[in-house]
Amino acid sequence: MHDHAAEHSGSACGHADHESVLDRAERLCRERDLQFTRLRRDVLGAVAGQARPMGAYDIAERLSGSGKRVAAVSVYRALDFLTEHGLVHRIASRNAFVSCGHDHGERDGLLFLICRSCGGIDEMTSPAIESQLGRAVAEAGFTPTSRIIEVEGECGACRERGGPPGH
Amino acid sequence: MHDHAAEHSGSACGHADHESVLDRAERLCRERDLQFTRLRRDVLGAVAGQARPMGAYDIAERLSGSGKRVAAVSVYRALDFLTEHGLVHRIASRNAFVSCGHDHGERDGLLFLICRSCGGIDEMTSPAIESQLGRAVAEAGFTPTSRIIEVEGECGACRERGGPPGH
DNA sequence: GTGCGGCTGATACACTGTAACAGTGCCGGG
DNA sequence: CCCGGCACTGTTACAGTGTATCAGCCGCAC
Repeated sequence: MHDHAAEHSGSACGHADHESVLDRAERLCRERDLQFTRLRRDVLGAVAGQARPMGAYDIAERLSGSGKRVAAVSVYRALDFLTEHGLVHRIASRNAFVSCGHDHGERDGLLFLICRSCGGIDEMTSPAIESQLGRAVAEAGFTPTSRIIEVEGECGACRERGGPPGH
Repeated sequence: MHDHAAEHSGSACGHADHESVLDRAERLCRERDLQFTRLRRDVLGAVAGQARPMGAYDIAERLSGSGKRVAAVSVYRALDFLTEHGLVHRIASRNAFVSCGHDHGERDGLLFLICRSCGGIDEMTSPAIESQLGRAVAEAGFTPTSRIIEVEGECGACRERGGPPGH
């Protein structure tokens, strides 16, 4: 472990539990005077219930069980709200979404590790990378407003297991 | 300028010229014994002719002038070939493609600066970021195979100009 | 020539995302 | 109470992105 240690949430293997994510979201919305509606809660719940990123249509399908039908467009609107407030993150390389494992409600400075074997996502932050990135970008005369960093590979659990999971 | 200085190609304002990109591509394909076919050359030419990222359907439309029609699926196959050999890069956050401004033919270790005002793309590499990223990821027990870094913001030219370009 | 492999053309389809409009429920002002 | 505004949701339609599949073409080895 180094002093500049990066922090990571380890959601790739045993995702952050459902309840705490919803509770945190509800609290955050109360604090900011936002409407945490039924649909938004359901969408967040669906995303939080999966360790791997979910597509908007996957979410719509999952919420559409038992007579009630949820259109993809509604899911998109809920996802817009949730991403805007940092409750879920969009994985650009997959066109999919994951629930945020942090308590911050921030939208930036994050880094995603995507496992090719199990499909899981690990979310982390690294101040060291942030500062290097900020410096390199500034040298190019560029003023950043947002950034994405997504790394694909194999997570520790899958490598130890020596291949794709039985799972 | 620092000793670990990042290198960037500056394609955001006045893109790398058409000819040199095609010439380099042709040479690279000869060296590697790859087929640089008409379609692939045309697609690369279309992408290289633009400083901003192009969608596959934009490319198809541009190539479809004057009686001849190029289907999007053909463009996708050409783009697969070109990205596979590092001649063009995919911008995940835009679902679009840019021609590679470097001579390398590498596919990794790159960083893209996307200007919100002019839509231009600047491509750069930074060993410092690479090493920090490698270290942080390794600490998380993750074995990377590929990565994307995309930064959105305002390029130097647009900031000096003080807003969106008259273009 | 014949067969084989790589490239292209064409159609169809699945997935991702947005635009536009209508309906509903809440809430404050008259 | 009624009315209008506002935010949210439902619905339809459509644009954009990407893949699967089959068929034809062309060069090349046998």
